[in-house]
Amino acid sequence: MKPPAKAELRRHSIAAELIAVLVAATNGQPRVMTIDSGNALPSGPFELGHRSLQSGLRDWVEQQTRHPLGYIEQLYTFADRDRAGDDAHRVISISYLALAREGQAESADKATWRNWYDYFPWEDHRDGTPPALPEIIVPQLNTWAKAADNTLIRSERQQRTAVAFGLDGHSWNEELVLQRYELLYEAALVEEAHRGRVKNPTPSVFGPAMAADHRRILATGIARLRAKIKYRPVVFELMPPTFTLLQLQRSVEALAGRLVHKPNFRRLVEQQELVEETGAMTADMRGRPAKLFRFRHDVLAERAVAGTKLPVSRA
Amino acid sequence: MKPPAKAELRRHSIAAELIAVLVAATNGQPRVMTIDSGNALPSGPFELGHRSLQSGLRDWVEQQTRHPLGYIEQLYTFADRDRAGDDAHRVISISYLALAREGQAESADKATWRNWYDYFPWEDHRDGTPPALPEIIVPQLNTWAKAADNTLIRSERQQRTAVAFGLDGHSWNEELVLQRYELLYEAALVEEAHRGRVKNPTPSVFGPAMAADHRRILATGIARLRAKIKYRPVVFELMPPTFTLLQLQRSVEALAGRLVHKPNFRRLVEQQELVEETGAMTADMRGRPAKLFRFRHDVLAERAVAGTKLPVSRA
DNA sequence: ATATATATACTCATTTGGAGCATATCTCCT
DNA sequence: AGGAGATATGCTCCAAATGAGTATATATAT
Repeated sequence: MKPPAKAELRRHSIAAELIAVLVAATNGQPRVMTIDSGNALPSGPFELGHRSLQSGLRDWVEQQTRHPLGYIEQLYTFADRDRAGDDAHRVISISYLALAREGQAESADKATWRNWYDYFPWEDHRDGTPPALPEIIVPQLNTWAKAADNTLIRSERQQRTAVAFGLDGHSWNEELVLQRYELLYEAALVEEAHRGRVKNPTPSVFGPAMAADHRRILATGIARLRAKIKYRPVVFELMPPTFTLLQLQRSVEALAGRLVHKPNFRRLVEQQELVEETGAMTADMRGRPAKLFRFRHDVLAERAVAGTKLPVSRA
Repeated sequence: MKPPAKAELRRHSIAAELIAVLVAATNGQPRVMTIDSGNALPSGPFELGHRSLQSGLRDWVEQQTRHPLGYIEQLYTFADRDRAGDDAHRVISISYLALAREGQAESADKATWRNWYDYFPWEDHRDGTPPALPEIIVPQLNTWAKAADNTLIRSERQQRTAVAFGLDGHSWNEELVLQRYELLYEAALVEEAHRGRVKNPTPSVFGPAMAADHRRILATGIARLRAKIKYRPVVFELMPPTFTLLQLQRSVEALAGRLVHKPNFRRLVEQQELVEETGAMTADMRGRPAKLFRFRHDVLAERAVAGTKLPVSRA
């Protein structure tokens, strides 16, 4: 079979949308760029004038947020009919993960940086397991699991819940952000599962919904970033030119949503030769002044795609 | 900024194409499904009638190859204008990696399974480094690198070549399939770089071109699969229901393009409890009969997305 | 019988990864 | 002035994972 002719291709035309999960890490908190008062991610249609998907994305984000993009990586392409929102005009959503340092310049469209745990309160385990997990979320998921009429579906739901939320024997895996969100969606605990129906008046424990499936895309981005910081030195895209090892550690912890062992973190960073001293020290800090480091940009060339791992302990 | 209205979205309509890298492993060789006498990957337009991207892909592949798809995972979405082929009517290509067991049923469209090393001869290191690498490919890349007028570009080209092909100090990394292909493309050593111009009459060392950018997509799929077999038990999607440990090892080696240490391979497979004995033994083989195993499907549920690693040694 | 090919088991050294302890040097508060 | 609290930095210890080698068992082919 030959590729279809041009005329035939056009007949199947469909709109394509570009969506960005733009992440920063500021003062030890993970941040995500939103528009529309925190209700949506920056996005816009892919147009014939765009040179490439990436440049189209840059255009839209910089126009909507006046914030430049640094590192960019493709996340996923969605086209689910049932999740699109109200009616079914077909749109393909091509999502990207973008990393940057938080700047000022919030502009039109009510572009604002938000703490991403506003949208996923159950994902932040830096101060231990959030109380809402054992007290509210897990019980409600269990109720949902037991509500299945079929024994098979019931045990499958319980199995998935246990793996995703680290129950009976399983340990918490911070990378399963998307699986957890999908479970909450299936269990209709999250507001966007009721789209079109009753508006849930209690945002509290489950966080606020976002437009269309933007919260799912955000979950995808967080999951990808949490996985990636372990084997690629992407954190440095989020750091200022010069930083202390503790600041670096705090950024990693912010993204991972869990604490790491300080001595081991330092050991790994130094033995991997990811950073070099600037010679300067911090001042105006509370404790003992710390050495300032900068990222060794040449390692990007040297090891390039190869393995460069930062620790995020598993227990 | 609100999401654009429906009418506005339609104005930016663009065609979307689904492309599959369908992989099997047969008799210790990696196989890829092609159509048009090995000239293209199975593909077809995404249509309004398709329930989802995945189901659209299944429809096209099964229609073109009469071969059912098993495991499916999204690879990447392309829209580069310059790589599209001849003229510039805009198409978005959404590519997938699919795994299956090689079946009979080759049908219309000249659908055939091919050894993927036909297209990437330099990627098979199971019998040691292919002679063409040091003798032809690397020298030609060095010539290309030196031909840059700018010193910076020159050293950047040499650096990239060294990392990708494991030269001076760097070791061969089997995952860098795409980087290697891209270098060969940039250096115009690969036929498709001459598209529209002179047809290179010597396919030999650099393998044959494919339609449009299908060879690049194949490289993307191989790279993804080589990375994935190390931390997810996907090889089993390619195995028959029952197999010996050596057959399993040969499949891993076929995909990775390098040999693994047999005792260590067995140790890992067994201690991870990925397989269980069937009780039966092989017959009709040359050496000592081997136990037959089957994959323990419950580990997919248990550990799900968690880490399950198969070894492909690094040295 | 012997060569050859495969299966299977075991050992050893090194590296990696998680966790704890000890000490040093600041600021801030009383 | 002195102590509390916070941060920085260095070192040790142990257990698990990993890479590599060796030895033995059981089949087929000639």
